[in-house]
Amino acid sequence: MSGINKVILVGHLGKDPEVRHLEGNVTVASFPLATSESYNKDGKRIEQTEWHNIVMWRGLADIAAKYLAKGKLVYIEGKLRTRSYEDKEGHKKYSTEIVAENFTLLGRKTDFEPASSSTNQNEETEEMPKPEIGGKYAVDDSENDLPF
Amino acid sequence: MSGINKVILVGHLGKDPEVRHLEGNVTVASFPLATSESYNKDGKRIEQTEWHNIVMWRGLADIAAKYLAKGKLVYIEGKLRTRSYEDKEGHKKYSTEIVAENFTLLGRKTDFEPASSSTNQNEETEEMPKPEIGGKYAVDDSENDLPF
Amino acid sequence: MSGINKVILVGHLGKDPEVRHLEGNVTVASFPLATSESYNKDGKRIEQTEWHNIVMWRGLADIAAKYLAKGKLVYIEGKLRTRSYEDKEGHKKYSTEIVAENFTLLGRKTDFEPASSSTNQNEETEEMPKPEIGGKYAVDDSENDLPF
Amino acid sequence: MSGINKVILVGHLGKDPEVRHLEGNVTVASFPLATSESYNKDGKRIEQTEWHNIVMWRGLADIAAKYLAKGKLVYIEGKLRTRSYEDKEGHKKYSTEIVAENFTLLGRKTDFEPASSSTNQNEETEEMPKPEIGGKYAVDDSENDLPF
DNA sequence: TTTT
DNA sequence: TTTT
Repeated sequence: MSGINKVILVGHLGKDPEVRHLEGNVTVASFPLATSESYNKDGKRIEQTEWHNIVMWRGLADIAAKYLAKGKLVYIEGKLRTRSYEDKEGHKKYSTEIVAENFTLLGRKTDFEPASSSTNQNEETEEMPKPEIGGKYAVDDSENDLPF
Repeated sequence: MSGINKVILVGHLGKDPEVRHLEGNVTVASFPLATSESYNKDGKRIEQTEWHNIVMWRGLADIAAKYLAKGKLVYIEGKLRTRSYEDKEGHKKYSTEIVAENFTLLGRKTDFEPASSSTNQNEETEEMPKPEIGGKYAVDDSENDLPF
Repeated sequence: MSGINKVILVGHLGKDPEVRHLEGNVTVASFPLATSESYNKDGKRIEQTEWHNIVMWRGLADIAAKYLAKGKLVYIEGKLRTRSYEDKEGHKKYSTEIVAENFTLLGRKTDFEPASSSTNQNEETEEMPKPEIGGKYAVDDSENDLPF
Repeated sequence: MSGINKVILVGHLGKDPEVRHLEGNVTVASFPLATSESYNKDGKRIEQTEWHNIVMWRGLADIAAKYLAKGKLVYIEGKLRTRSYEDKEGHKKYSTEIVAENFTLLGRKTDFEPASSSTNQNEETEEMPKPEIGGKYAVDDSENDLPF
Protein backbone atom coordinates (compact mmCIF):
# COMPACT_ATOMS: atom_id res chain seq x y z
CA MET A 1 0.00 0.00 0.00
CA SER A 2 0.88 3.65 0.08
CA GLY A 3 3.47 3.80 -2.57
CA ILE A 4 4.69 5.75 -5.53
CA ASN A 5 7.51 4.33 -7.60
CA LYS A 6 8.13 6.54 -10.59
CA VAL A 7 11.09 7.07 -12.88
CA ILE A 8 11.41 9.74 -15.56
CA LEU A 9 14.29 9.51 -17.99
CA VAL A 10 15.39 11.35 -21.11
CA GLY A 11 18.34 9.75 -22.85
CA HIS A 12 19.74 7.89 -25.82
CA LEU A 13 19.53 4.18 -26.50
CA GLY A 14 22.91 2.51 -26.28
CA LYS A 15 21.80 -0.41 -28.45
CA ASP A 16 18.86 -1.53 -30.50
CA PRO A 17 16.11 -3.06 -28.38
CA GLU A 18 16.57 -6.77 -27.83
CA VAL A 19 13.23 -8.44 -28.40
CA ARG A 20 12.19 -11.81 -27.00
CA HIS A 21 8.94 -13.68 -27.36
CA LEU A 22 7.83 -15.62 -24.31
CA GLU A 23 5.19 -18.31 -24.07
CA GLY A 24 1.68 -16.95 -24.31
CA ASN A 25 2.57 -14.56 -27.10
CA VAL A 26 4.18 -12.13 -24.68
CA THR A 27 6.81 -9.81 -26.09
CA VAL A 28 9.60 -8.33 -24.01
CA ALA A 29 11.97 -5.66 -25.26
CA SER A 30 15.01 -4.46 -23.38
CA PHE A 31 17.82 -2.02 -24.03
CA PRO A 32 20.33 0.18 -22.24
CA LEU A 33 19.59 3.89 -22.00
CA ALA A 34 22.22 6.54 -21.30
CA THR A 35 21.44 9.69 -19.35
CA SER A 36 24.37 12.05 -19.20
CA GLU A 37 24.91 15.08 -17.11
CA SER A 38 27.86 17.42 -17.00
CA TYR A 39 29.15 19.60 -14.22
CA ASN A 40 32.23 21.56 -13.29
CA LYS A 41 34.74 20.10 -10.89
CA ASP A 42 37.92 21.97 -10.07
CA GLY A 43 37.44 24.08 -13.15
CA LYS A 44 37.16 21.12 -15.46
CA ARG A 45 34.06 20.01 -17.25
CA ILE A 46 33.11 16.51 -16.23
CA GLU A 47 30.56 14.47 -18.10
CA GLN A 48 29.02 11.61 -16.23
CA THR A 49 26.91 9.02 -17.95
CA GLU A 50 24.50 6.78 -16.16
CA TRP A 51 23.28 3.58 -17.82
CA HIS A 52 19.80 2.25 -17.20
CA ASN A 53 18.34 -1.15 -18.06
CA ILE A 54 15.00 -0.51 -19.69
CA VAL A 55 12.39 -3.25 -20.03
CA MET A 56 9.15 -3.03 -21.96
CA TRP A 57 6.39 -5.62 -21.96
CA ARG A 58 3.69 -6.76 -24.37
CA GLY A 59 2.24 -4.08 -26.63
CA LEU A 60 4.74 -1.49 -25.54
CA ALA A 61 7.54 -3.90 -26.42
CA ASP A 62 6.06 -4.36 -29.89
CA ILE A 63 6.03 -0.63 -30.46
CA ALA A 64 9.55 -0.28 -29.09
CA ALA A 65 10.73 -2.95 -31.51
CA LYS A 66 9.39 -0.90 -34.40
CA TYR A 67 10.34 2.61 -33.48
CA LEU A 68 13.25 2.59 -31.10
CA ALA A 69 16.84 2.02 -32.16
CA LYS A 70 20.37 2.67 -31.07
CA GLY A 71 21.10 6.36 -30.70
CA LYS A 72 17.50 7.61 -30.55
CA LEU A 73 16.54 10.19 -27.96
CA VAL A 74 13.54 9.16 -25.91
CA TYR A 75 11.49 10.23 -22.88
CA ILE A 76 10.56 7.24 -20.73
CA GLU A 77 8.27 6.90 -17.74
CA GLY A 78 8.31 3.75 -15.69
CA LYS A 79 9.00 2.19 -12.35
CA LEU A 80 11.96 0.62 -10.61
CA ARG A 81 12.15 -3.13 -10.13
CA THR A 82 15.05 -5.02 -8.64
CA ARG A 83 15.35 -8.69 -9.50
CA SER A 84 17.66 -11.18 -7.87
CA TYR A 85 19.09 -14.13 -9.71
CA GLU A 86 22.03 -16.49 -9.60
CA ASP A 87 24.75 -16.20 -12.19
CA LYS A 88 26.35 -19.24 -13.82
CA GLU A 89 28.68 -19.73 -10.89
CA GLY A 90 25.79 -19.72 -8.49
CA HIS A 91 26.43 -16.31 -7.01
CA LYS A 92 23.44 -14.23 -6.06
CA LYS A 93 23.20 -11.06 -8.07
CA TYR A 94 20.82 -8.15 -8.20
CA SER A 95 19.70 -6.27 -11.25
CA THR A 96 17.72 -3.07 -11.11
CA GLU A 97 15.60 -2.32 -14.16
CA ILE A 98 13.19 0.37 -15.23
CA VAL A 99 9.94 -1.22 -16.34
CA ALA A 100 8.67 1.33 -18.82
CA GLU A 101 5.03 2.38 -18.78
CA ASN A 102 5.11 4.77 -21.71
CA PHE A 103 7.58 6.58 -23.90
CA THR A 104 7.75 9.55 -26.23
CA LEU A 105 10.24 9.99 -29.03
CA LEU A 106 12.14 13.24 -28.90
CA GLY A 107 14.71 14.75 -31.20
CA ARG A 108 15.09 15.50 -34.83
CA LYS A 109 12.76 14.53 -37.54
CA THR A 110 15.12 12.02 -39.08
CA ASP A 111 14.90 10.16 -35.82
CA PHE A 112 11.29 9.40 -36.46
CA GLU A 113 11.67 7.03 -39.34
CA PRO A 114 10.87 3.44 -38.52
CA ALA A 115 13.98 1.75 -37.23
CA SER A 116 15.66 -0.53 -39.73
CA SER A 117 18.37 -2.08 -37.65
CA SER A 118 19.01 -5.79 -37.77
CA THR A 119 17.16 -6.23 -34.53
CA ASN A 120 13.84 -4.97 -35.60
CA GLN A 121 13.67 -5.12 -39.34
CA ASN A 122 10.78 -7.17 -40.55
CA GLU A 123 8.21 -7.34 -43.26
CA GLU A 124 5.40 -5.84 -41.29
CA THR A 125 6.95 -2.44 -41.31
CA GLU A 126 4.74 -1.21 -44.08
CA GLU A 127 1.64 -2.13 -42.18
CA MET A 128 2.77 0.01 -39.30
CA PRO A 129 1.71 3.62 -39.34
CA LYS A 130 4.42 6.21 -39.13
CA PRO A 131 5.09 7.04 -35.54
CA GLU A 132 3.72 10.39 -34.64
CA ILE A 133 6.60 12.68 -34.02
CA GLY A 134 6.59 13.11 -30.33
CA GLY A 135 3.62 10.82 -30.03
CA LYS A 136 3.20 9.15 -26.70
CA TYR A 137 3.18 5.40 -26.73
CA ALA A 138 1.44 3.56 -23.96
CA VAL A 139 -0.33 0.26 -23.78
CA ASP A 140 -2.89 -0.94 -21.35
CA ASP A 141 -1.47 -4.11 -19.91
CA SER A 142 -4.66 -5.14 -18.18
CA GLU A 143 -2.72 -4.71 -15.04
CA ASN A 144 -4.64 -1.69 -13.98
CA ASP A 145 -5.03 -1.62 -10.26
CA LEU A 146 -8.72 -1.07 -10.38
CA PRO A 147 -10.85 -2.02 -7.47
CA PHE A 148 -13.29 -3.93 -9.66
CA MET B 1 4.70 16.34 -31.60
CA SER B 2 7.46 16.45 -29.08
CA GLY B 3 5.72 17.22 -25.89
CA ILE B 4 5.53 16.21 -22.26
CA ASN B 5 2.91 17.81 -20.06
CA LYS B 6 2.98 16.23 -16.63
CA VAL B 7 1.83 17.34 -13.22
CA ILE B 8 2.50 15.57 -9.92
CA LEU B 9 0.66 16.73 -6.84
CA VAL B 10 0.33 15.57 -3.26
CA GLY B 11 -2.28 17.46 -1.30
CA HIS B 12 -5.61 17.50 0.49
CA LEU B 13 -9.03 17.86 -1.08
CA GLY B 14 -10.63 21.17 -0.20
CA LYS B 15 -14.13 19.81 -0.89
CA ASP B 16 -15.87 16.61 -1.76
CA PRO B 17 -15.68 15.83 -5.46
CA GLU B 18 -18.49 17.39 -7.46
CA VAL B 19 -19.80 14.76 -9.83
CA ARG B 20 -21.69 15.46 -13.04
CA HIS B 21 -23.08 13.07 -15.61
CA LEU B 22 -22.86 14.20 -19.19
CA GLU B 23 -24.65 12.83 -22.19
CA GLY B 24 -23.29 9.49 -23.35
CA ASN B 25 -22.98 8.20 -19.82
CA VAL B 26 -19.81 10.18 -19.23
CA THR B 27 -18.95 11.05 -15.65
CA VAL B 28 -16.88 14.06 -14.67
CA ALA B 29 -15.64 14.71 -11.16
CA SER B 30 -13.94 17.89 -10.06
CA PHE B 31 -12.60 19.27 -6.82
CA PRO B 32 -10.06 21.72 -5.45
CA LEU B 33 -6.78 20.34 -4.11
CA ALA B 34 -4.48 22.24 -1.76
CA THR B 35 -0.74 21.83 -1.82
CA SER B 36 1.01 23.77 0.89
CA GLU B 37 4.62 24.56 1.39
CA SER B 38 6.29 26.45 4.16
CA TYR B 39 9.46 28.46 4.19
CA ASN B 40 11.27 31.02 6.30
CA LYS B 41 11.09 34.67 5.40
CA ASP B 42 12.73 37.27 7.59
CA GLY B 43 12.86 34.79 10.41
CA LYS B 44 9.16 34.06 10.23
CA ARG B 45 7.62 30.83 9.13
CA ILE B 46 5.39 31.39 6.15
CA GLU B 47 2.95 28.81 4.91
CA GLN B 48 1.77 29.22 1.37
CA THR B 49 -1.10 27.21 -0.01
CA GLU B 50 -1.70 26.72 -3.68
CA TRP B 51 -5.11 25.61 -4.90
CA HIS B 52 -5.49 23.41 -7.97
CA ASN B 53 -8.62 22.60 -9.96
CA ILE B 54 -8.63 18.85 -10.45
CA VAL B 55 -10.79 17.19 -13.10
CA MET B 56 -11.33 13.47 -13.55
CA TRP B 57 -13.17 11.82 -16.43
CA ARG B 58 -15.14 8.63 -16.95
CA GLY B 59 -14.03 5.62 -14.92
CA LEU B 60 -11.57 7.62 -12.90
CA ALA B 61 -14.36 10.03 -11.98
CA ASP B 62 -16.49 7.12 -10.79
CA ILE B 63 -13.71 5.90 -8.54
CA ALA B 64 -13.07 9.41 -7.26
CA ALA B 65 -16.74 9.74 -6.38
CA LYS B 66 -16.48 6.64 -4.21
CA TYR B 67 -13.19 7.08 -2.46
CA LEU B 68 -12.22 10.72 -2.39
CA ALA B 69 -13.65 13.23 0.02
CA LYS B 70 -12.88 16.55 1.61
CA GLY B 71 -9.71 16.44 3.65
CA LYS B 72 -8.20 13.27 2.19
CA LEU B 73 -4.54 13.23 1.26
CA VAL B 74 -3.95 12.09 -2.29
CA TYR B 75 -1.17 11.73 -4.86
CA ILE B 76 -2.34 12.81 -8.32
CA GLU B 77 -0.72 12.57 -11.71
CA GLY B 78 -2.17 14.42 -14.63
CA LYS B 79 -1.66 17.09 -17.23
CA LEU B 80 -2.32 20.79 -17.49
CA ARG B 81 -5.15 22.12 -19.61
CA THR B 82 -6.19 25.73 -19.91
CA ARG B 83 -9.73 26.43 -21.06
CA SER B 84 -11.11 29.78 -22.08
CA TYR B 85 -14.74 30.70 -21.55
CA GLU B 86 -16.96 33.72 -21.16
CA ASP B 87 -18.44 34.52 -17.80
CA LYS B 88 -22.03 35.70 -17.37
CA GLU B 89 -21.08 39.27 -18.20
CA GLY B 90 -19.41 38.14 -21.39
CA HIS B 91 -15.85 38.65 -20.25
CA LYS B 92 -13.28 36.20 -21.51
CA LYS B 93 -11.74 34.18 -18.72
CA TYR B 94 -9.15 31.46 -18.50
CA SER B 95 -9.17 28.48 -16.22
CA THR B 96 -6.25 26.15 -15.80
CA GLU B 97 -7.09 22.66 -14.63
CA ILE B 98 -5.22 19.47 -13.92
CA VAL B 99 -6.79 16.62 -15.85
CA ALA B 100 -5.94 13.65 -13.65
CA GLU B 101 -4.67 10.44 -15.17
CA ASN B 102 -4.32 8.41 -12.00
CA PHE B 103 -4.31 8.87 -8.26
CA THR B 104 -3.18 7.08 -5.13
CA LEU B 105 -4.64 7.56 -1.68
CA LEU B 106 -2.08 8.41 0.96
CA GLY B 107 -2.36 8.89 4.68
CA ARG B 108 -3.67 6.94 7.60
CA LYS B 109 -5.63 3.82 7.37
CA THR B 110 -8.85 5.40 8.57
CA ASP B 111 -8.72 7.57 5.50
CA PHE B 112 -9.37 4.58 3.34
CA GLU B 113 -12.97 3.95 4.23
CA PRO B 114 -15.40 4.66 1.44
CA ALA B 115 -16.40 8.29 1.53
CA SER B 116 -19.88 8.91 2.85
CA SER B 117 -20.32 12.60 2.27
CA SER B 118 -23.47 13.94 0.73
CA THR B 119 -21.78 14.30 -2.59
CA ASN B 120 -20.87 10.74 -3.14
CA GLN B 121 -23.14 8.65 -1.00
CA ASN B 122 -25.14 6.19 -2.99
CA GLU B 123 -26.52 2.70 -2.88
CA GLU B 124 -23.79 1.07 -4.84
CA THR B 125 -21.29 1.54 -2.10
CA GLU B 126 -21.62 -1.98 -0.89
CA GLU B 127 -20.88 -3.36 -4.30
CA MET B 128 -17.62 -1.51 -4.34
CA PRO B 129 -14.59 -3.29 -2.98
CA LYS B 130 -12.62 -1.58 -0.27
CA PRO B 131 -10.00 0.62 -1.78
CA GLU B 132 -6.56 -0.77 -1.38
CA ILE B 133 -4.62 1.40 0.97
CA GLY B 134 -2.33 3.24 -1.30
CA GLY B 135 -3.79 1.45 -4.28
CA LYS B 136 -3.26 3.21 -7.56
CA TYR B 137 -6.37 4.06 -9.47
CA ALA B 138 -6.14 4.51 -13.18
CA VAL B 139 -8.56 3.94 -15.98
CA ASP B 140 -7.90 3.36 -19.62
CA ASP B 141 -9.83 6.02 -21.44
CA SER B 142 -9.40 4.41 -24.83
CA GLU B 143 -7.51 7.49 -25.74
CA ASN B 144 -4.24 5.71 -25.95
CA ASP B 145 -2.08 7.24 -28.59
CA LEU B 146 -1.25 3.95 -30.18
CA PRO B 147 -0.14 3.81 -33.75
CA PHE B 148 -2.61 1.07 -34.58
CA MET C 1 1.94 21.54 4.96
CA SER C 2 2.19 18.14 3.37
CA GLY C 3 2.39 19.14 -0.19
CA ILE C 4 4.02 18.35 -3.48
CA ASN C 5 3.46 20.71 -6.39
CA LYS C 6 5.54 19.61 -9.33
CA VAL C 7 5.32 20.19 -13.06
CA ILE C 8 7.43 18.51 -15.72
CA LEU C 9 7.25 19.86 -19.26
CA VAL C 10 9.04 19.21 -22.52
CA GLY C 11 8.14 21.65 -25.25
CA HIS C 12 9.13 24.48 -27.54
CA LEU C 13 9.27 28.16 -26.70
CA GLY C 14 6.62 30.13 -28.54
CA LYS C 15 8.56 33.38 -28.17
CA ASP C 16 11.88 34.66 -26.95
CA PRO C 17 11.95 35.10 -23.19
CA GLU C 18 10.74 38.50 -22.06
CA VAL C 19 13.16 39.78 -19.46
CA ARG C 20 12.38 42.39 -16.84
CA HIS C 21 14.56 43.81 -14.11
CA LEU C 22 12.82 44.58 -10.85
CA GLU C 23 14.06 46.67 -7.98
CA GLY C 24 16.77 45.00 -5.97
CA ASN C 25 18.52 43.70 -9.04
CA VAL C 26 15.99 40.90 -9.45
CA THR C 27 15.57 39.48 -12.94
CA VAL C 28 12.37 37.85 -14.15
CA ALA C 29 12.07 36.04 -17.45
CA SER C 30 8.82 34.75 -18.88
CA PHE C 31 7.76 33.05 -22.07
CA PRO C 32 5.08 30.78 -23.47
CA LEU C 33 5.90 27.09 -23.90
CA ALA C 34 4.00 24.74 -26.18
CA THR C 35 3.51 21.08 -25.38
CA SER C 36 1.77 19.21 -28.15
CA GLU C 37 0.29 15.78 -28.19
CA SER C 38 -1.43 13.96 -30.97
CA TYR C 39 -4.04 11.24 -30.88
CA ASN C 40 -6.50 9.54 -33.16
CA LYS C 41 -10.13 10.53 -33.08
CA ASP C 42 -12.59 8.95 -35.47
CA GLY C 43 -9.73 7.82 -37.63
CA LYS C 44 -8.28 11.28 -37.94
CA ARG C 45 -5.04 12.44 -36.44
CA ILE C 46 -5.64 15.32 -34.07
CA GLU C 47 -2.84 17.47 -32.74
CA GLN C 48 -3.57 19.38 -29.62
CA THR C 49 -1.26 22.06 -28.33
CA GLU C 50 -1.27 23.29 -24.79
CA TRP C 51 0.32 26.64 -23.96
CA HIS C 52 2.01 27.23 -20.63
CA ASN C 53 3.15 30.51 -19.06
CA ILE C 54 6.68 29.93 -17.80
CA VAL C 55 8.28 32.26 -15.28
CA MET C 56 11.90 32.17 -14.17
CA TRP C 57 13.40 34.25 -11.36
CA ARG C 58 16.81 35.66 -10.53
CA GLY C 59 19.80 33.63 -11.65
CA LEU C 60 17.68 31.20 -13.59
CA ALA C 61 16.14 34.12 -15.46
CA ASP C 62 19.59 35.38 -16.36
CA ILE C 63 20.54 32.03 -17.81
CA ALA C 64 17.24 31.78 -19.65
CA ALA C 65 17.86 35.19 -21.19
CA LYS C 66 21.13 33.95 -22.61
CA TYR C 67 20.31 30.49 -23.79
CA LEU C 68 16.61 30.19 -24.46
CA ALA C 69 14.93 31.53 -27.56
CA LYS C 70 11.84 31.08 -29.65
CA GLY C 71 11.61 27.60 -31.07
CA LYS C 72 14.05 25.86 -28.73
CA LEU C 73 13.16 22.51 -27.21
CA VAL C 74 13.51 22.46 -23.45
CA TYR C 75 12.80 20.26 -20.43
CA ILE C 76 11.45 22.31 -17.53
CA GLU C 77 10.72 21.43 -13.93
CA GLY C 78 8.77 23.78 -11.75
CA LYS C 79 5.66 24.36 -9.73
CA LEU C 80 2.20 25.72 -10.36
CA ARG C 81 1.21 29.14 -9.10
CA THR C 82 -2.09 30.88 -9.73
CA ARG C 83 -2.15 34.64 -9.39
CA SER C 84 -5.23 36.80 -9.32
CA TYR C 85 -5.23 40.34 -10.62
CA GLU C 86 -7.59 42.95 -11.98
CA ASP C 87 -7.49 43.82 -15.64
CA LYS C 88 -7.75 47.39 -16.90
CA GLU C 89 -11.54 47.29 -16.67
CA GLY C 90 -11.34 46.18 -13.07
CA HIS C 91 -12.41 42.61 -13.68
CA LYS C 92 -10.82 39.95 -11.52
CA LYS C 93 -8.77 37.52 -13.54
CA TYR C 94 -6.68 34.48 -12.75
CA SER C 95 -3.45 33.47 -14.35
CA THR C 96 -1.78 30.14 -13.78
CA GLU C 97 1.96 30.04 -14.32
CA ILE C 98 4.73 27.51 -14.01
CA VAL C 99 7.48 28.90 -11.83
CA ALA C 100 10.51 27.06 -13.20
CA GLU C 101 13.06 25.56 -10.82
CA ASN C 102 15.47 24.20 -13.39
CA PHE C 103 15.66 23.47 -17.09
CA THR C 104 17.66 21.39 -19.53
CA LEU C 105 18.11 22.16 -23.19
CA LEU C 106 17.17 19.31 -25.49
CA GLY C 107 17.33 18.94 -29.22
CA ARG C 108 19.86 19.29 -31.95
CA LYS C 109 23.28 20.72 -31.64
CA THR C 110 22.45 23.85 -33.57
CA ASP C 111 19.97 24.64 -30.85
CA PHE C 112 22.77 25.07 -28.39
CA GLU C 113 24.29 28.20 -29.72
CA PRO C 114 23.75 31.24 -27.56
CA ALA C 115 20.50 32.87 -28.51
CA SER C 116 20.88 35.99 -30.63
CA SER C 117 17.33 37.16 -30.95
CA SER C 118 16.43 40.78 -30.42
CA THR C 119 15.24 40.05 -26.93
CA ASN C 120 18.41 38.72 -25.53
CA GLN C 121 21.21 39.92 -27.72
CA ASN C 122 23.80 41.80 -25.77
CA GLU C 123 27.48 42.38 -25.49
CA GLU C 124 28.08 40.04 -22.66
CA THR C 125 27.51 37.01 -24.80
CA GLU C 126 31.19 36.36 -25.23
CA GLU C 127 31.74 36.35 -21.51
CA MET C 128 29.19 33.63 -21.12
CA PRO C 129 30.44 30.10 -21.41
CA LYS C 130 28.83 27.91 -24.04
CA PRO C 131 25.86 26.16 -22.58
CA GLU C 132 26.58 22.52 -22.01
CA ILE C 133 24.50 20.58 -24.42
CA GLY C 134 21.87 19.08 -22.26
CA GLY C 135 23.38 20.77 -19.24
CA LYS C 136 21.00 21.29 -16.38
CA TYR C 137 20.55 24.84 -15.24
CA ALA C 138 19.43 25.49 -11.72
CA VAL C 139 20.01 28.30 -9.33
CA ASP C 140 19.75 28.34 -5.60
CA ASP C 141 17.32 31.10 -4.82
CA SER C 142 18.03 31.13 -1.12
CA GLU C 143 14.48 30.05 -0.74
CA ASN C 144 15.40 26.62 0.44
CA ASP C 145 12.94 25.41 2.97
CA LEU C 146 15.52 24.40 5.46
CA PRO C 147 14.63 24.16 9.09
CA PHE C 148 17.55 26.31 10.15
CA MET D 1 24.53 16.29 -22.77
CA SER D 2 20.84 15.70 -23.18
CA GLY D 3 19.81 13.81 -20.14
CA ILE D 4 17.14 13.62 -17.49
CA ASN D 5 17.50 11.09 -14.69
CA LYS D 6 14.72 11.57 -12.18
CA VAL D 7 13.13 9.33 -9.57
CA ILE D 8 10.04 10.11 -7.52
CA LEU D 9 9.17 7.82 -4.64
CA VAL D 10 6.61 7.80 -1.86
CA GLY D 11 7.16 5.07 0.68
CA HIS D 12 8.08 4.04 4.20
CA LEU D 13 11.56 3.69 5.62
CA GLY D 14 12.44 0.09 6.35
CA LYS D 15 15.09 1.07 8.90
CA ASP D 16 16.46 4.14 10.61
CA PRO D 17 18.94 6.01 8.45
CA GLU D 18 22.49 4.75 8.79
CA VAL D 19 24.74 7.76 9.11
CA ARG D 20 28.44 7.82 8.32
CA HIS D 21 30.92 10.67 8.50
CA LEU D 22 33.56 10.71 5.81
CA GLU D 23 36.77 12.68 5.72
CA GLY D 24 36.25 16.35 5.05
CA ASN D 25 33.26 16.55 7.36
CA VAL D 26 30.99 14.94 4.78
CA THR D 27 27.92 13.16 6.07
CA VAL D 28 26.24 10.30 4.23
CA ALA D 29 22.94 8.80 5.26
CA SER D 30 21.42 5.71 3.72
CA PHE D 31 18.34 3.61 4.32
CA PRO D 32 15.97 1.25 2.56
CA LEU D 33 12.63 2.59 1.39
CA ALA D 34 9.62 0.41 0.58
CA THR D 35 7.12 1.31 -2.10
CA SER D 36 4.24 -1.09 -2.27
CA GLU D 37 1.58 -1.49 -4.87
CA SER D 38 -1.29 -3.90 -4.97
CA TYR D 39 -3.14 -5.37 -7.92
CA ASN D 40 -5.53 -8.16 -8.72
CA LYS D 41 -4.24 -11.36 -10.24
CA ASP D 42 -6.60 -14.26 -10.90
CA GLY D 43 -9.10 -12.74 -8.55
CA LYS D 44 -6.64 -12.49 -5.71
CA ARG D 45 -5.22 -9.33 -4.26
CA ILE D 46 -1.48 -9.28 -4.60
CA GLU D 47 0.69 -6.80 -2.78
CA GLN D 48 4.12 -6.27 -4.19
CA THR D 49 6.77 -4.35 -2.33
CA GLU D 50 9.79 -2.87 -3.97
CA TRP D 51 12.82 -1.92 -1.89
CA HIS D 52 15.01 1.02 -2.82
CA ASN D 53 18.44 1.97 -1.52
CA ILE D 54 18.31 5.65 -0.67
CA VAL D 55 21.46 7.70 -0.21
CA MET D 56 21.64 11.29 1.02
CA TRP D 57 24.74 13.46 1.13
CA ARG D 58 25.99 16.36 3.22
CA GLY D 59 23.37 18.74 4.55
CA LEU D 60 20.52 16.59 3.37
CA ALA D 61 22.03 13.65 5.24
CA ASP D 62 22.19 15.73 8.40
CA ILE D 63 18.52 16.59 8.12
CA ALA D 64 17.63 12.99 7.37
CA ALA D 65 19.50 11.88 10.49
CA LYS D 66 17.32 14.17 12.57
CA TYR D 67 13.90 13.71 11.10
CA LEU D 68 13.69 10.39 9.32
CA ALA D 69 13.21 7.10 11.09
CA LYS D 70 11.98 3.59 10.48
CA GLY D 71 8.36 3.54 9.46
CA LYS D 72 8.00 7.16 8.41
CA LEU D 73 6.23 8.00 5.19
CA VAL D 74 8.27 10.22 2.93
CA TYR D 75 8.25 11.71 -0.57
CA ILE D 76 11.71 11.57 -2.15
CA GLU D 77 13.08 13.05 -5.35
CA GLY D 78 16.46 11.98 -6.64
CA LYS D 79 18.38 10.31 -9.39
CA LEU D 80 19.53 6.81 -10.18
CA ARG D 81 23.13 5.81 -9.80
CA THR D 82 24.54 2.34 -10.30
CA ARG D 83 27.84 1.53 -8.63
CA SER D 84 29.97 -1.51 -9.23
CA TYR D 85 32.11 -3.02 -6.54
CA GLU D 86 33.72 -6.30 -5.57
CA ASP D 87 32.36 -8.27 -2.68
CA LYS D 88 34.59 -9.99 -0.13
CA GLU D 89 35.05 -12.98 -2.41
CA GLY D 90 36.14 -10.72 -5.22
CA HIS D 91 32.99 -11.07 -7.30
CA LYS D 92 31.87 -8.04 -9.23
CA LYS D 93 28.53 -6.76 -8.05
CA TYR D 94 26.27 -3.90 -8.99
CA SER D 95 24.21 -1.78 -6.69
CA THR D 96 21.63 0.71 -7.88
CA GLU D 97 20.86 3.53 -5.50
CA ILE D 98 18.65 6.58 -5.49
CA VAL D 99 20.73 9.63 -4.65
CA ALA D 100 18.14 11.88 -3.05
CA GLU D 101 17.96 15.55 -3.95
CA ASN D 102 15.14 16.55 -1.64
CA PHE D 103 12.44 15.00 0.50
CA THR D 104 9.16 15.89 2.13
CA LEU D 105 7.68 14.20 5.17
CA LEU D 106 4.15 12.94 4.65
CA GLY D 107 1.70 11.31 6.98
CA ARG D 108 0.16 12.11 10.29
CA LYS D 109 1.24 14.84 12.57
CA THR D 110 2.70 12.49 15.14
CA ASP D 111 5.16 11.39 12.49
CA PHE D 112 6.77 14.78 12.59
CA GLU D 113 8.42 14.60 15.95
CA PRO D 114 12.20 14.45 15.84
CA ALA D 115 13.30 10.86 15.51
CA SER D 116 14.68 9.35 18.67
CA SER D 117 15.88 5.99 17.50
CA SER D 118 19.28 4.71 18.51
CA THR D 119 20.68 5.66 15.16
CA ASN D 120 20.03 9.31 15.28
CA GLN D 121 19.59 10.28 18.85
CA ASN D 122 22.06 12.89 19.92
CA GLU D 123 22.41 15.97 22.03
CA GLU D 124 21.91 18.43 19.29
CA THR D 125 18.29 17.57 18.98
CA GLU D 126 17.16 20.51 21.01
CA GLU D 127 19.03 22.90 18.80
CA MET D 128 17.13 21.65 15.81
CA PRO D 129 13.87 23.35 14.99
CA LYS D 130 10.78 21.21 14.67
CA PRO D 131 10.43 19.99 11.14
CA GLU D 132 7.64 21.69 9.30
CA ILE D 133 4.92 19.20 8.67
CA GLY D 134 5.25 18.50 5.02
CA GLY D 135 8.17 20.88 4.79
CA LYS D 136 10.46 20.26 1.89
CA TYR D 137 14.04 19.62 2.75
CA ALA D 138 16.67 20.35 0.17
CA VAL D 139 20.24 21.38 0.40
CA ASP D 140 22.39 23.09 -2.14
CA ASP D 141 25.38 20.85 -2.60
CA SER D 142 27.37 23.41 -4.53
CA GLU D 143 27.15 21.00 -7.38
CA ASN D 144 24.91 23.23 -9.40
CA ASP D 145 25.63 22.84 -13.06
CA LEU D 146 25.85 26.52 -13.67
CA PRO D 147 27.77 27.82 -16.60
CA PHE D 148 29.63 30.33 -14.47
C1' DT E 1 2.92 31.90 -30.28
C1' DT E 2 6.26 26.52 -30.84
C1' DT E 3 7.40 22.11 -33.21
C1' DT E 4 6.86 18.11 -36.85
C1' DT F 1 26.92 0.87 -25.11
C1' DT F 2 24.34 6.54 -26.33
C1' DT F 3 24.72 11.58 -27.28
C1' DT F 4 27.17 16.33 -27.84
